[in-house]
Amino acid sequence: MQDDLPKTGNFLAGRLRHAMSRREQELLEELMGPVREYGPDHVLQRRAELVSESTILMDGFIIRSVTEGGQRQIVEINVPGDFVDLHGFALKRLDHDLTALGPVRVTSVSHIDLANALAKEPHLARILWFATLLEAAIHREWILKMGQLRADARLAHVFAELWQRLDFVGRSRRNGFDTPLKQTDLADICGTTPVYINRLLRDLREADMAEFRRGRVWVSSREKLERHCRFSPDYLYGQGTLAVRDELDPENPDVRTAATG
Amino acid sequence: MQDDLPKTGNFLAGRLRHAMSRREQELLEELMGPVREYGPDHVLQRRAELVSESTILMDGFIIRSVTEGGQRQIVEINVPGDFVDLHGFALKRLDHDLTALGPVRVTSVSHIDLANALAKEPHLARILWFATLLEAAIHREWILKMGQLRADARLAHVFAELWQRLDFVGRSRRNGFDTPLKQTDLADICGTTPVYINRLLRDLREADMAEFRRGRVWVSSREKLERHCRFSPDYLYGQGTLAVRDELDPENPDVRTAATG
DNA sequence: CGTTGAATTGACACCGTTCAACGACAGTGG
DNA sequence: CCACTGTCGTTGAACGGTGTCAATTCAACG
Repeated sequence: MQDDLPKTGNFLAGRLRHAMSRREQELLEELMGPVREYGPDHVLQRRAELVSESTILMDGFIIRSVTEGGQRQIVEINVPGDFVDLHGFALKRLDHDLTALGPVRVTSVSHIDLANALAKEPHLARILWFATLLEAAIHREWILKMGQLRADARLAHVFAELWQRLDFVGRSRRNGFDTPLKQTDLADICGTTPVYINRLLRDLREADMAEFRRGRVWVSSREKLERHCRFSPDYLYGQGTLAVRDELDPENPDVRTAATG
Repeated sequence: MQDDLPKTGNFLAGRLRHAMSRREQELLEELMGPVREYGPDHVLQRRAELVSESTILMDGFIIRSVTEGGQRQIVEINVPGDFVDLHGFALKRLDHDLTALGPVRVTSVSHIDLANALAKEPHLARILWFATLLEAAIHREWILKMGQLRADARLAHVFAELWQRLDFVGRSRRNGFDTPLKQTDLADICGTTPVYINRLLRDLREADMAEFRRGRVWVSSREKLERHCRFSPDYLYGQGTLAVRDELDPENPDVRTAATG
């Protein structure tokens, strides 16, 4: 993260951040309001409520969940640097709840301010659009993993993805990462039960892949873990096969002028 | 569909179409290239290929799928009126394949033309952004259904959602809808096997909910079907609770001026 | 030290997979 | 007209992954 951009320095880090000009980065930073802190389980946004501002997560984890008939399904996890409800800017009402997992630090921009800024900055608007499409790509990967993998591999996939995303924003450790996730949360992510998650965690431990305990994940063999769940980070649009280098990239001014909108 | 807009008349029909001004509707129509037709199983776009144009589906069904290790997972179904690869406009490369299910009619716009148009039409850009967010909302619902519902309800959910979406664009029937989906496709959507799908279809038939045969779905009791899979169309952002009526709506010019970006 | 939420373990039932075989049907070529 | 072929749909039986229920242990905290 850039130290002089404490609120937005992690936004798109490792992905398309290089496509933002320095001026755009500063503009976004200036748009954000004061930093707020919330404790665990704080609900930042409830389903169907009118959304009037969008929030960037600076520290901590936020989950996006839907609860129906007592059953909770977590449909997305947000890590530092994520614009957690940017889609509220266009959708106005969300179809899910946003909840802090552990303690979080966030900062917001009102939709009025954002709209005024984007009216003058079509390229920045494209960047934000891109950011919401990244989320959709992660959604598709989750559908894929829910449909194809068995519970043990789904669980491994959660760890592999989170680790990679925390890598992007410099919040990982050498052999894993910290997270406030509980076994119950893992169950609601993987679409299984806490009891079974517990057994799967034991399996992962005994297979020397990953160890989960008290808010920390240690990975014994990243390669083994990622192979087990067929994890390939392409869909995160980092520096791999699918990386975006073309018209959104300011280093390619010709195309950019033609294609910025 | 508006008869004078044969290519784009169904785009966002039933959802936010009313937020497009007549001029914007005509502009979009003019942007689209010639109509093309493809037969069943035609691959419109392959994973990781560079995308240089975006396509609107006029007739037929297109699936978005990922194939890994011989297993295919369908992560999205597109129906007439859908902008099938609008996200390619910003992502440049897709992380999945696009395949025609039955015969399809499509029309495309090059990213250059689209970018030039959107540079002058920020409100239209917001509309297109919104359209991609609708897709993401559908993705989240799929994650929800994969995580929470058992296979029989997942299958019912596919029917309920498709019927509703075909309703939006006037392609449904009184008691169901036509679709080129095969049992194998249903399996790859629901994350189960063709054999089991076959048994589930029998169950749905015997429970007087829906009958699937030779490319047509008859629904005996829509209410029973939707209750069985807890289907609630909110997430499709039609006229329900989550409907968008605020700043994107041109009938509300005050807010719109402030918020159009 | 009692309380509470979370993690762990065991037994058992069931949802869904797998393998194998068969039936229905359309297209093709003789 | 029929035989052949391939695709899709249908059915049965055995197996195993996962859910459910219940009880127990553990960690954190006042």
